[in-house]
Amino acid sequence: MLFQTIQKKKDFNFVYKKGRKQVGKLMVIYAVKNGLDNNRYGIIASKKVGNAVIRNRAKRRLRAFICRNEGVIKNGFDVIIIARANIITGPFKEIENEGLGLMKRVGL
RNA sequence: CGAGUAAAUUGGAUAGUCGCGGGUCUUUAAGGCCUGAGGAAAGUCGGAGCUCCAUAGGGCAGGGUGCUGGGUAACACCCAGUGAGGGCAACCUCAAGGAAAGUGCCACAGAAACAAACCGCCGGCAGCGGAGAGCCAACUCUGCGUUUUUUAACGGGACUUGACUCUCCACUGCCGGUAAGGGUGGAAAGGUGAGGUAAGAGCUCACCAGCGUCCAGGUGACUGGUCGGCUAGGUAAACCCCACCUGGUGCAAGACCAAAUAGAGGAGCAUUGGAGCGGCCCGCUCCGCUCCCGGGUUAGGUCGCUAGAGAUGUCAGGCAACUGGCGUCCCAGAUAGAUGACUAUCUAUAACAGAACUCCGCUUACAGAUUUACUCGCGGU
RNA sequence: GCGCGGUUGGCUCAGAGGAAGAGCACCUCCCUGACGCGGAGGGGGUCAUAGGUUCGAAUCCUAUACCGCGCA
Repeated sequence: MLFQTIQKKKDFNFVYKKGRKQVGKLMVIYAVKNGLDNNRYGIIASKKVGNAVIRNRAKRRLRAFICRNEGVIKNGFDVIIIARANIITGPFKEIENEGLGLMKRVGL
């Protein structure tokens, strides 16, 4: 993995409580400062998104989005990205545009 | 050519750049090479391997299966057949043992739902009524005969009334026969026809259906024939009977390593006890057990974890499912869970869908494309 | 991953082979100056879906869909 991931339920709950939230058409982003040098990411695709194939594909597209844009994003944050149902349809550039826009508004 | 039936295959491809899981190599944090989801990976419906509980034991209960023969590690699966139903046919579908072992249920309707008489039909007895006939008595009439007593007597005839007897008809009541017909119902006591009868009836006969005996064929389900007695309602996906099978637990099973901690507290029970043991009993093994109070863990690691009832080619056996021999090959192993992004070309830029211990089946989902065999119809030669 | 359970009116639930019920909610009328309470009456159901067994299925059997629970 090129980026670190959030795994503990405690950390997720901390981000949900303390983080800033932005809602888009394709995804929802939470972010909060974690006191570390690098970023940690959590990617979530719930059962509402679709079956296992669609959930896997959503997670892959979001991972690809993070890898391609890691240089642009500020360091020192815990970020959670939640996929929404229509992230599967549509070209990848839409994800990049909306993702970067939401990141800016969250404070990265 | 059209319509259809059965089966099989495929499930986007190629190239480039940047990335991801696993293995391996080189050298020291990077690079090279190889490899990386499915026919259903799904549902978790059936079975098995493997794990621990006893080396998984006995009996009862419970559960499962249910035409026959075979295949298989096993199955509720598969193959071949039998029977029943559907289709012109190719072919398809079927939980398809037993209702003459016992019990239950069959609402409403109907007389009656395991056994019948409501209407009807027939016979007998009794009563009442009507019609006809016979006979007797009485009354009336007489145009007939005889006598002479002649407005009569006797005889004959006719009519009316009454009693009795017989026959027939109708009604009522009682007793009995009847299962043909009516009506009810999903289902009503084998069906159709003929004879027969008081009326009817397997009462008798023929054919059909069903039951049983015997014979023949088949391993068998069963089929064909023969003879017999003429009859047995349905429901077992109701209890049940019969035959066969069946211990529980599930990789969060289980094993090892590391780390941490505190039980030296209180109460109760105890060998005729408690635990393993899960419905019960037996049997086996172990010796403390239960509750309260207090403490620890909740992001530990490794193995199990992929070479297997494996794939593929060929030969042999078998109708087939399948089995055996020989050769070749190694084909995911993650642990929040690996396949994505971009570009180009082909056609209309694809369906259902993502391994989590493994395997065999079943079931369910599935755009499009291709192939094989067969059936029916039309046309041509 | 493995093992279980459920689906009946708008809601919560009974009914376990003879065809659909209760409470709350809803509607109408009475009561009240009005609202509430109270009283009387009423409407509303492909019993999750599809097949099968049966004369007859919400009920029995099979499959499917959806919802939920437990196990380190």
